Amino acid sequence: MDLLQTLGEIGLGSRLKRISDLLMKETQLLYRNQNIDFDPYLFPAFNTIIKLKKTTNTEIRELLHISQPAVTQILNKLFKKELIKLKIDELDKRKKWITLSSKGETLYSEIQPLWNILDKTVKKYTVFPADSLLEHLNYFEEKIKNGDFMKTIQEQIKTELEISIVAHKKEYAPAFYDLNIEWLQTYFYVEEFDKEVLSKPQQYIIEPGGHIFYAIQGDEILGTVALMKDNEKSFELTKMAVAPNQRDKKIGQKLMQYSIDFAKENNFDKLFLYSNTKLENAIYIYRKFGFIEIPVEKDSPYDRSDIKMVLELIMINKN
Amino acid sequence: MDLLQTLGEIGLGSRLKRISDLLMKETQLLYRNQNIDFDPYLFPAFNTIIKLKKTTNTEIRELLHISQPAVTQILNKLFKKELIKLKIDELDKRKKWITLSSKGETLYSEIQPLWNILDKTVKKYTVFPADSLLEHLNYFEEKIKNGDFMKTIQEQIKTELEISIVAHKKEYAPAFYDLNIEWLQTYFYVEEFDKEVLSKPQQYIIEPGGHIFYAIQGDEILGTVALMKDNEKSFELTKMAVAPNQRDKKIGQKLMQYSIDFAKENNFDKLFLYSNTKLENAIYIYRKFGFIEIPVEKDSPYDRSDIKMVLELIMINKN
DNA sequence: TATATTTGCATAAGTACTTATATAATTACT
DNA sequence: AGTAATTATATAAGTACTTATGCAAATATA
Repeated sequence: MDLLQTLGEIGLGSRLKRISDLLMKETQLLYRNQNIDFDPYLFPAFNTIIKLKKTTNTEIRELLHISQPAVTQILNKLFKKELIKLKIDELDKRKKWITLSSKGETLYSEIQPLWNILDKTVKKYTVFPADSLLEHLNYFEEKIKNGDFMKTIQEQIKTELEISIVAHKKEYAPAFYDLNIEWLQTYFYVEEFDKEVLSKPQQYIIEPGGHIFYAIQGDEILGTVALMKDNEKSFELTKMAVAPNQRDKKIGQKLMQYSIDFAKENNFDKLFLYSNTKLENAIYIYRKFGFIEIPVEKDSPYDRSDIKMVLELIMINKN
Repeated sequence: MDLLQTLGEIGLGSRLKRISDLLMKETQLLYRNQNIDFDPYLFPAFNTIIKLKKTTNTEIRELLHISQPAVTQILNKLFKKELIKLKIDELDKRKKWITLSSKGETLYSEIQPLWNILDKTVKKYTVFPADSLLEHLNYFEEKIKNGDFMKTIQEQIKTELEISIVAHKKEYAPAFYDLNIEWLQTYFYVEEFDKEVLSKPQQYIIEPGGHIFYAIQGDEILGTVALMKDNEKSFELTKMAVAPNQRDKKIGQKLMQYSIDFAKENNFDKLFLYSNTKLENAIYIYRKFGFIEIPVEKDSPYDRSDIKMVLELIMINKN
């Protein structure tokens, strides 16, 4: 039994506080689960800084309608977490200009998808017609307490945020083309033959017995890789490309790991790949996954590659 | 501008807290204005004790869904204000039974009408159809901030709680009869002649040039008094009666003060009254207002009275 | 019947605010 | 130009909660 709920309108003050605490705690848990070092009570100020790009203590106080010491305390916390930069105004030396630090920018890009989900989920349980504030509150509180609120968020995270690797489907072909063309344009140049192969993955890769994998998040394709059949036991790892706005998120490594696992499961003897020594980061990762440099053949299929690497799977398989 | 309002659903936690703070502060102000020593955050626990009559720390915690130390802290505060009594259970010495103290009972009777008004006013601004929780919150917060909420409460207090004195109207006649008959039954006995006079106040009091006044609160008549004309300058103060459940609220004194003020304004020379020495409290108050004992005539109109008192107004008028 | 566990409440310390006040820089006033 | 008032921010202390922990009494367990 919940007496505070039955107390009705006079207990509304305490009630609002209790639901606030509940929601804050739930949100904090969510951040922790996602390994994001952030507190929900920082949100209004942090978001204000993001929206205004450059602001001051006083401006935040005015916009959020909280006390000035509260703003100072929140800013201290954000500064300790290194999420903001402070700079004293040149003309008015009392004023401190607040901007996001690069760590703040990074956090923002990490946390924003979560905010979207949070927003969507809160809307799910608060946007409906009701005859009174208490009716809305009762329903929302119930949904937090019985776990529906958190469950919905977790489901959304799974379908929208988690990156999964899936096999080729016809409708992914355009993404396969776009991602690879973009990659070629950035690091090398696009030849006619590239366009031919990339626009017909079914014909050039799948039908000869190869595979294409995609890293997808929600309904967005973030990256791709292909295993082209050399012979029954040996496949070339190629056509790896990650969308430009998705780099530095280890998507390439996810695709690589998936490919290797796939190769092992299907008892391939080895994977090999062609690359270019100017792609230092890529080579570093290939080595990390166990690829070893071998001499490049004279009749290498790619003009742009000056290095060939191979990953032997037989030994590993025997473990 | 209020950015927190525009942040929408993600900022809901902070939003709820802010509105809670706002409402609590407003309520605290209300208590202070009414000279009631109480804090809004004590309400849920205090009300639980009232409802259950007898309860424990743990029970309150369970009913209100707050932490046990919070309950202990609130109970400490209530105990300091002497609003509750604590008694250790005889069988289980860990348990403390909580009941209202007599001071708590008094506070309750004082504060309850305020709670009714609070409840009504909160309902006024929160019970209406809306499409989302935020819509309800926005409206309610706006009404608190622009002062409408407090204004409505103050108006309600004026019309419902403040006791005003009004002159006779035909529709008050039954209350005049009931209040006086009850008073006679309690302290003396009812004679046929009493019933005749009390049931026809227009004929016996008003038409001969007298006046009847009523203490009313909201639409409830709490007490009455009559000024019966003796001659142009001398009136008998009589038929004073206060509803049994309204005694000890100084309503009699209000009626008395009003009568004296009325007499002065109309340039009466004196007021006089008949009473009985067994009504000690009443006589005390008559003296307090300046009435002086004089000999009772042999042909006093009331069998029940053994004392006559008079208040001379001429001297006072000349000041 | 002794010991472990649970229960009822208290205490201590932390948190996210608040109000009150301090401090230094800027602006207004005469 | 000198002084008062205002403004931007910081610091200190209080408040109404929280979590963590303590302690004694009651109950369960072996």
